[in-house]
Amino acid sequence: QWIFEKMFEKGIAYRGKTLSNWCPTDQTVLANEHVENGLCWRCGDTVVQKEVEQWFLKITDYAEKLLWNKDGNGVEWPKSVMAAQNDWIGRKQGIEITFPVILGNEVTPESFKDGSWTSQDDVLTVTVFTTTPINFGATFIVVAPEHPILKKITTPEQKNAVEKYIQEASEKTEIDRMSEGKEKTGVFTGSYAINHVNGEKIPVWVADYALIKFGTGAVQGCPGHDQKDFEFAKKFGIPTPRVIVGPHGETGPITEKADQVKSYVKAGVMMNSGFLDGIEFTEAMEKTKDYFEAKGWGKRVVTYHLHDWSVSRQRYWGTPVPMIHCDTDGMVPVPEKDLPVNLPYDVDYQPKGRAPLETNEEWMNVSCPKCGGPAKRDPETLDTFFDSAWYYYRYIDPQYSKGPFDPKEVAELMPVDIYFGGGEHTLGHTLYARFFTKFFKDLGLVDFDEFAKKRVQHGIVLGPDGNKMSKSKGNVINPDDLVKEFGTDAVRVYLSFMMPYNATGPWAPGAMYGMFRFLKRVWDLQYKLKIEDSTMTNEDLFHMHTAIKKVGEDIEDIKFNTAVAHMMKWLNYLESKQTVGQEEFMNFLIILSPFAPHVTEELWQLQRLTDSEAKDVPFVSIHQQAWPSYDEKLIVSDTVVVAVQVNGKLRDTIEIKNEKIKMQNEAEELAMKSEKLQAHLEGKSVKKVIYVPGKILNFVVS
RNA sequence: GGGCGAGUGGUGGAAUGGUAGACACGAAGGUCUCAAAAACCUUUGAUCGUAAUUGGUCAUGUGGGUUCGACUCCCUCCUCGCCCACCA
Repeated sequence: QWIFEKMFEKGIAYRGKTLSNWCPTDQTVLANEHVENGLCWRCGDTVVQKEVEQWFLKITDYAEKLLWNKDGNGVEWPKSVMAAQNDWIGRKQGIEITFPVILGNEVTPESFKDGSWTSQDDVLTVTVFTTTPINFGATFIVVAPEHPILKKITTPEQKNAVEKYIQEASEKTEIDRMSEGKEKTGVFTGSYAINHVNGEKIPVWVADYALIKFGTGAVQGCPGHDQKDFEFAKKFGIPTPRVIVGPHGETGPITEKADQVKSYVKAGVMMNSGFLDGIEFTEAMEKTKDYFEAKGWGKRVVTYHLHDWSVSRQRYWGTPVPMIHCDTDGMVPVPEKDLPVNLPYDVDYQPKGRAPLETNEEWMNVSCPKCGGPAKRDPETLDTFFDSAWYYYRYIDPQYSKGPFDPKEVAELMPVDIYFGGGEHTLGHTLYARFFTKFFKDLGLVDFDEFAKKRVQHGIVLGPDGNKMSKSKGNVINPDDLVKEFGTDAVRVYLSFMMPYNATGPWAPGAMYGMFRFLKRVWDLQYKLKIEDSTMTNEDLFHMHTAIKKVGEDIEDIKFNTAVAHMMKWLNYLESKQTVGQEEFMNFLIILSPFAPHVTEELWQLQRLTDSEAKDVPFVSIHQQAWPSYDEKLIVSDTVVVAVQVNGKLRDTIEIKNEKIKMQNEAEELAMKSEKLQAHLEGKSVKKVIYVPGKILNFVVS
């Protein structure tokens, strides 16, 4: 609530009225992110568009700061997340072009033709946004059904048809629009715009493929070079001229489909385009923008696909919006000393199209903090994503009472080192969380830009049939059943071992028993334990230190599957021995403990009881032990095996002493003794010998 | 339509320019047992046959390229998965 009030103070939180996603069952507004395929994410009802007044967060003010740059803003986040977020923010550089509109089919005023028209003139106008102003190819304009200009430009003859179309569009649900596919619909308004570049009259249509939420809610149709515009023009008999010569000289008439602009970006050249003829496409677009700006008919702009975050909910369960509405003073924040505003219990929870908190009169009626007169609380609650956008700051010191979080502690511990989670949070939660952090930075509360240094996304375990687990498909594996049969540790080891952390794949049921067997073998290791036997051979040391190193590194790299594999390898070695020393035993348990916490703890205590010296030492859990260290020197053996190749194909291996590892002639001398190598060199001449110390020796022959 | 990712034995996977298949699962054969289970041992990419204690050849979706050397890097195409989408 304190954060919300700061946002209100800075103009980031504001009350607005727009067309919003509305769930008829839950009787609440939904964010775009919470409409899944046109359905409410909670109840599955079909979402409709409804104009509602509500609270917004001006996340669009942070659009630029939320963009990821090429070096990932100095943090380590998955490329897929950065790409998806940038795409969602949708920064586009383009131009807004204002067209004069003449009502009906009047004769085109001369002033439009000779270019003396200026936007200051008292004429009707419609403004479109485009990234690629192919204006010599523009043959119509489409405005969204919700566009206010329609009231002004629709001619009396077309009034009924247009109004009917608008009405139908407003009743369409997201689902309707999608199930209708891409079939274009629309109605002529009866009016024309003047295409500045050639003085031609082009019809203005209303069509729902223009979306009020994007750009200016109006589009210029360039059907020769845009697929959607082409489909529309074709259906309604509008000309589809081509104005770009393709990279391979294509100039023929368009019959089947538009020539997509993107294929021309590199090589296309303008034609039938007046002053642009012969100019390369990209340059022509810039020249067109210059032209419109110079004439005062257009303005270069940057637009974003991102929209402000609709943040208030007409639900009971949530953080109350800490505002008071006063007839005299308007919206007044609840004074800081009265925070937090607690959620009242005595309310009617049932959705009735208004916020449930409103039903508690006693709670609702307060006096205005400014004038003391009668006022009402804001009855809405905040989207839960508001809370999850900053919880990790609070977790650092949940007892802190002087503000939402302790800036000192936060300075010490934040940003988060690794933030684990699912890909479903890419466009919601993690974007919001980044937004909050950037807001905190502007408030001077933190001095970093990104809340998490590293983001790691887990994969998804699919059902055995390869589909996402779902009750309706009956392919759900219940972990509880597996735990009952094999124990939690075996299930944990299985999940770690069977696939990379971030991989998605089906549950492979067969392998589960193997994990149980692995832990059973670990358990049996206790019978080989000899506390008093402290001597370790070089081989013992090699295996132990290798495992400690590899397992530690793999855990750091979130490669749990290979970490487990290394432990299995070490176990195989330990089993092959007559006895296992205490140091080996303890270290094995410690590095296994994150994966199998229960079995290892049990064995840890067992070895304590066996060790007469340790018996009297107070209980210390295995999970409180330091991670063992390793000695790099013990991992290197006295000799290394070098592969001997002929033309890159393995023919033999040689063993070379460590201290001679860098001496190519030593290696060559050794290799020449190989009969197998000689057999492959026979009758050929050696052109070159490539030696990679300690790895390969390659004879290039011909 | 756009973005991101993946394609390696019967299966899950390992190897990110240097000995492809680590580590497991499964399978086959064996030991033990009256028998089975469990456990343990051996074998396990394909293929050739001159049967090798260390044989040859072919193999990482397809076709090309770079390199002494490519699962790995570059280009073509194919298939699958996930996310976004009448985004002007």
